[in-house]
Amino acid sequence: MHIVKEKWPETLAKEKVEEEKRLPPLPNADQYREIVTRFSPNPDCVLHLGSARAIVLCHEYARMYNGRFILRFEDTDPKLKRPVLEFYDRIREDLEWLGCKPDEEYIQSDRVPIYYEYAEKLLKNGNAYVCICKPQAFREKVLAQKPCPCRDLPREEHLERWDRMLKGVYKEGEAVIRIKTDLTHPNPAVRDWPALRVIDIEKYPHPRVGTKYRVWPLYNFACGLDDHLMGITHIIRGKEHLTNMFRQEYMYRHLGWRYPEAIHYGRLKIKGAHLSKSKIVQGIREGLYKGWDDPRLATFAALRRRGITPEAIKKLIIDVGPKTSDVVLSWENLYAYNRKILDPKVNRYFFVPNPIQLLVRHIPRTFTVRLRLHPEYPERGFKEYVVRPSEPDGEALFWISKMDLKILAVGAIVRLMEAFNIKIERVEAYSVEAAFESESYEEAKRVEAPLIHWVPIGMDMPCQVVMPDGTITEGIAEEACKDLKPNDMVQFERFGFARIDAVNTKITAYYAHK
RNA sequence: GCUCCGGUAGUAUAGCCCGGUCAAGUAUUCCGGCCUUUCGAGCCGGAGACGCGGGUUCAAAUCCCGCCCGGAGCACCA
Repeated sequence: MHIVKEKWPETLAKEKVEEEKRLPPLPNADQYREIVTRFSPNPDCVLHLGSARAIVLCHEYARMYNGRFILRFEDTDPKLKRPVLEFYDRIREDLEWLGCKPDEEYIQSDRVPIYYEYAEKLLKNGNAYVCICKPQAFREKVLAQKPCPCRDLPREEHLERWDRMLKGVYKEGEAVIRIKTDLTHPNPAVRDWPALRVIDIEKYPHPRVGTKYRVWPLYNFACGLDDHLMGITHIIRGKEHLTNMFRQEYMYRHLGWRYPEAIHYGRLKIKGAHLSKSKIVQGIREGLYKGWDDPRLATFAALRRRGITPEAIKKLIIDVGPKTSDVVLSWENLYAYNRKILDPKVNRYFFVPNPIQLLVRHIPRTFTVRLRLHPEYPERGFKEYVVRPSEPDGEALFWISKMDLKILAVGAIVRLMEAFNIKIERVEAYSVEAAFESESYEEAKRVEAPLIHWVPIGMDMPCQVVMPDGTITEGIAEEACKDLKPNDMVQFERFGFARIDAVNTKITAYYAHK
């Protein structure tokens, strides 16, 4: 070894184990005393894979720099994107499950007075104004790069109007506070953007604070203020927010603040999954999906039920990184990570989907078959099944899967895993007959006999597996499965990984992947 | 339409800022082999990509221009 080290050090270097993929460094991280990131969902739906990018990136960066990760509920629209009480908790649970527990939490509907305070300040400084133009009229003006009639009114007038907003003199749609920007900005969408508006609070009470406030801040106002007020150093969000950054920068200038570093990553989609909140909500309402954890959904709840581990999701997101281009993930990527995590950890069982009966004759003796829970970890123990052939023909009955019918031609030799080899004599749609052929594995190997799994009839229990497309695969599991508990993960050999959902006289499992 | 982004194998990603060591690395996928009583894991081998066209240069995935394609924003939503 010494000699190798001296003479060919480079050959040793090459053997270095592949290192974990890491996130690229955060821009200007050294300019901040502490890195602070935030995840800011609207609690109007459960979280899904599409949110994973924001969550994992924010959390991971905070950890990487020993910083803080903040959860901020952005629930300032009681009308169009109405928050729903149950989702606050569901989001907290999802975050915890993902291993991205926030260090701090804020709810914007608790912070309305703060927003009012800054609204007034901006009004007083002449950096904002109360606009009572009809939306259409305002749009025409701003498109022509002209100020609307309200913009240049004296500050006192705006303060009075603000008071009228608060008192409910102005009804919904009649007044809005705008932040002054550059009316000649090339993008009309950033010109004098709206910051707060009046909501008909009798009609649309807020689920948390009811009718307490009739003036609610809009996204750019609340978010812009909070990012500074909470000391966020790095904003990591989807690129749909890019123009919002330009809008908010005007407000930061008015307030004399420095805008945080911002990373706008691209959209994340996964092939074949609906990642739109509205589609998910609609599907639930119409009864198309059975719940938030319907296996057809890519919600965290559904992934959890299927046995996709949070670690796999994290790895996937870190692997994708924070780049600005959109990505269309394939499930295989996620499955591959999950499989690597699960394979060594979970025990293995025989599950026979779509069972058919197998009769084996001429079994010469009683076999005691021991099936290890995991072939690489014998210390975990084993299950034992006694195959006792009946007199006088040495017959025994097994369940085998219809899926193996394709390799069961008359005359073929197959091996019942861990037991013995048989020769197929008759094949029908729902039953197969065979004769004992030989015992040793070496013999099976010599004739290249396929290995199939089996369950002895009588030492079985019914089992149904809910597949990712929502269909159910009925089958029979080996008796040892009765000791499984909900949430256990298993590998059903030659079938796939699954999460045990319920165990009674029958097992229900959710399929994860192959 | 306007204002912005982006385009490396089936998928995802590294490299692009600061041209050469990139006849392009990694993971996954697929195919073969070994091993193993799974169609799993592991090990070995193989397949597979710089959107297109020009230009600059001794040299371009990397710089410049044009085109094509994809995406986002253009709400009194977040």
